[in-house]
Amino acid sequence: MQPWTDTGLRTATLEATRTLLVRDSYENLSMRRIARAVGCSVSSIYEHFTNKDQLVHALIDEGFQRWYDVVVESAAVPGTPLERLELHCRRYVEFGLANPEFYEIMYMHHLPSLERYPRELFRRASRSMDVLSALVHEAAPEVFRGAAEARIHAHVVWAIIHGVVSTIIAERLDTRIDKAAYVDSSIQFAVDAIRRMEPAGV
Amino acid sequence: MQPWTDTGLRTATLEATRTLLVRDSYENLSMRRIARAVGCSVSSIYEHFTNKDQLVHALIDEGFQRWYDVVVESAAVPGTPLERLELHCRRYVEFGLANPEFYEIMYMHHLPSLERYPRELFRRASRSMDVLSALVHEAAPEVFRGAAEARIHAHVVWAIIHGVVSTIIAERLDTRIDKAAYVDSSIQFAVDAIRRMEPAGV
Amino acid sequence: MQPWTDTGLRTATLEATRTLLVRDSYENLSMRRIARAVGCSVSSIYEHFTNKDQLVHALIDEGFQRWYDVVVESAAVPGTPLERLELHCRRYVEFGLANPEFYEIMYMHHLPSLERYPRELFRRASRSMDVLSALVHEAAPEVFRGAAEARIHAHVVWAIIHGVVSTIIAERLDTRIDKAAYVDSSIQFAVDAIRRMEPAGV
Amino acid sequence: MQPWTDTGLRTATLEATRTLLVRDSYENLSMRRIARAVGCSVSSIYEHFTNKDQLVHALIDEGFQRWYDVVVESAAVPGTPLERLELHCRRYVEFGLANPEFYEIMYMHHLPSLERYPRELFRRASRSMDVLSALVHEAAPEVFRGAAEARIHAHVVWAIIHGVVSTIIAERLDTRIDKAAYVDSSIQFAVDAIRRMEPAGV
DNA sequence: GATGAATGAGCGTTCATTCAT
DNA sequence: AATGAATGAACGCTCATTCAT
Repeated sequence: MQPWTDTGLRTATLEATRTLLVRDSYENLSMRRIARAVGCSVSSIYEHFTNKDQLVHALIDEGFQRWYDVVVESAAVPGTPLERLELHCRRYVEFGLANPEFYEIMYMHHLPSLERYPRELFRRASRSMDVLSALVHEAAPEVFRGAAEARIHAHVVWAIIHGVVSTIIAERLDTRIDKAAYVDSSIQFAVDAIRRMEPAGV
Repeated sequence: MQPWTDTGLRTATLEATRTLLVRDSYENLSMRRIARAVGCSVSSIYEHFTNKDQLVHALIDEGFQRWYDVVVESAAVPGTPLERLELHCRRYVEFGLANPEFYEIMYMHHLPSLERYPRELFRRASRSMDVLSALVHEAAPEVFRGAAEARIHAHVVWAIIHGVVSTIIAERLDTRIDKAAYVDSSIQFAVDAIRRMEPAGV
Repeated sequence: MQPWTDTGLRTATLEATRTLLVRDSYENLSMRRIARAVGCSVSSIYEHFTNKDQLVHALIDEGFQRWYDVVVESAAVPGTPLERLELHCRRYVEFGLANPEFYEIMYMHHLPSLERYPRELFRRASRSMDVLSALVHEAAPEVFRGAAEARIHAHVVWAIIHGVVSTIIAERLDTRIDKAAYVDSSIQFAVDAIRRMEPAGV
Repeated sequence: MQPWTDTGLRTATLEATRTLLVRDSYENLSMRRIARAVGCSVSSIYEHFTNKDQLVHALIDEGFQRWYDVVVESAAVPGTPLERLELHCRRYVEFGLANPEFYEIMYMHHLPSLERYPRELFRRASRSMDVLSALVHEAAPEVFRGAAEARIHAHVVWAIIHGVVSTIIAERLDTRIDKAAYVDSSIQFAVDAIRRMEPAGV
C-alpha cells in the first residue's frame, strides 16, 4: 500500500533523526550519531538514503506533509473566515511547538545548506502558505485590491506566528512571560489586525 | 580604563569573525578560518579568547551593544510614543537586515550551544527589550493593568519584527513578495494594533 | 561444451566492467558501480564471480585471449620474417591504443594486487610472448645461439613497444611529439635493430 | 640553511611514504597508513602537507630532482656523445630500479589523478628529458633535420629504457630472462640504433 | 604576546563482502 | 539465479584544543 517498501530501518532512521534534532539541534546532527541512535551501522543508513541531505529532505518533506494535513483538516472546520484564520494561526503555533524538530528544519534553517532541495518538494512546502493567503483574502475581501496584496498580508500574519514559534523554540522568550498568554495575544493581534481592515476599506 | 586590554589582535579577530560570519555563515565558522583571515596563528587567538564559545559570546555582546546604541539614539528622537514605537520597529528591521551576521547569532541561534553564555551578558541583551516594553507601555498606558501586561505586548510586537527579519535573513520570503512593502506592512501592523488598543481600553 | 554456463549476466558484467574501465579507470572501479552499470544487484555479480579480483582476472584473461587472436591472425599473414615482425609490433601498438582499459590491467598493473592470479591464466598470457620470441628467432636465426638469447631480444623488442603504448596511455607523451611519427619511429627502431643483427652475426 | 624549517616530521613523512610506495604501491597509499608508519596522528601530517596530492607531488618533485642531479652529473662525464648517451641510459635504468617508489609515481602513474600537478613542477620534470634530447641530437647531428626530429628519437630511446624499467618494476619480466643481460641488450639496442643512423644519413 | 607542533575525535562517504531469503 | 539488507573497515579531511617554547 505504501509507495516504498518499509524495512523498518528507514522509518527508524527518520524517527531517530527527529529525536536527535530535538535533543541536539541540527548543527550536531551527524550520520554517525543517527546510526548510533538507531542501533545500526552507518552504511546501513546509506542503504536507505543516498545522502545526509536527502535524509534531511525526506524529513522536511514529512514535516510539510504533516503540517499540510493539519491545514486541510482545519480548513474544513466550519466558521467565519476570521474564525478559520484564527484557528489556522492557533494550529500553526501548536504544530510548531509540538514538533520543534520539524519546525526547525522546515522554517528556521538556512537555505544555503538546503540549496539542492528539489523543486517539487519546494512546491509541496508552499501549498500551506497558499491556504493561508486564501484565508486572509477571504477574511477581508474588499480590502485587498488583488491576491498579491492579500499575499503580503498573509505573509505578515505568518511573520507574527513564525516569530512567536521560533522565539519559543529558540528558548529566547523572557522567562517572566507567560507562554500561553503570549501565544494568545499574538494570535489575537494578527486576527484583530485583519478584522479591523474591513471597516478601514469602507 | 577599558575593561580589556586591546592588543589590536583581539579587535582584529572580532572583525575577521564578523566578516566570516557574513560570508560563510555560522556553520562554517572555525578557529582555523578565523586565524587565516586575521593572518595569525590559531593559538594567538586562544591568547585572547579562552574558547570558540567565548569568542562568539564577545561578538554577540558587541551586537547587543550596537543594537542598544541604536535603541538609545532612537529613543531620544522627539515624537509621540506611537511615532517612537514605529521608529523603534523600523530601526530594528534595518539593523537586522544590515547586520545579518550579528542578527543570526544574537537572535536566531540555538541557546543550547550558547548554554554557558554568562548571566551578565544576558542582562545586557535584555536592556533593549526593556526599552521596547517601556515604549509600548507609554504608547497605551491606560490599556495595560501593569508593566507585566505591557511586556507581553512588547514581546508580541517583537515577534512580528523578528519574524520579518528572520524570514528575510533565512531567505524564506516568497520571491513574489516585495520586500519593502512587506516590511512596511508589518510595522504598520504592529503599530496599528497597539494604537487601536487605546479606545479599546475605554 | 562451454567452460562456464553463461546466463547473460556474466557476459553483461564483463562488458560493463570493460566500459567502466575505459571511462573511469581502474582506480574507480567498484562492485557497486559495476552493478549499477549492469542494472543488477551487487550480490548478483557475486553469484558469477567469487571476487572482485576474480572478475578482473576474467577480464585480463579475455584481454590476453583477444590479443592472442590478433597475434595468431597476424602470424598467418604472408611475408618475410622481418615483415611479420613489423606487423606484429604495429598490431601490438594498435591493440594497446585501441583497448587501453585492457592494456592497463594486462600490462601496466601492479602484480601484488593480482597476486592470486592463477598460474594457468599466466600461461595463457605468455603464449603471445612466445610467438614474438619465435618471430625474432626466425628473423635472425644465425645470430642467436639459442632460443634463450632470442627470447631476451624479443623482450627488448617488447620493451620498446610497451614503452610506447604505456607512455601514450599514461598521457605522458610530450605534447609537441606527433603521435603517429613517434609510433612509426619506434617500430622502425625495433625492426631495424633486429635486421641489422643479420650481418653482425657473420 | 634549508628553505623550509624541518621539524623532522615532514621528512619522516616523505620517507615513510616512499617506503610504503615500495611495499604497497600507490593504490594502497593512504594518509592513515602513512601516519601509522610515521607513528603520528593523521592530522599531524596535514600540518605539513595541505593535501594527499600535495604530499605526493612533493615526493614526485623530489624524485625528479634526484634524477636530474644524476643526469647533470652524468652529462659532465667525459666521452663521445654516444658514450654519454649510453651512460645516460644506464643511469636511467639504475635509477629506476634503485628507486622504484619514485619511478612509479614519476613515470608510471595515470595523469588524471595528478591533474592538478602544478605547472612549475612539470617544467622541472621535463628538464631531464631535454638533456636526453640534446644528447641524441649531439650523437647524430647530421641525421636530424632539426631539434624536433631529434626529440622524437629521444623519446623513442626513452620508450625503450622506460619499457625496460617499468616491466621489471611491475614484475612482468619473464622469470627465465636474466635481468642484467636484458638491461644490457636494451641499452645496446638503443645506442646502436642511434649510432647506425650516422651512415644512414649519408 | 605569540607561535609551531601535535593530537584525538569526529565528519560524510564508499568499499568489498556476507547472508538469509 | 537473484536479491535486499546489513556491516566493519577504511577513505580524505577538518575540528577545537593543548602545550612547550
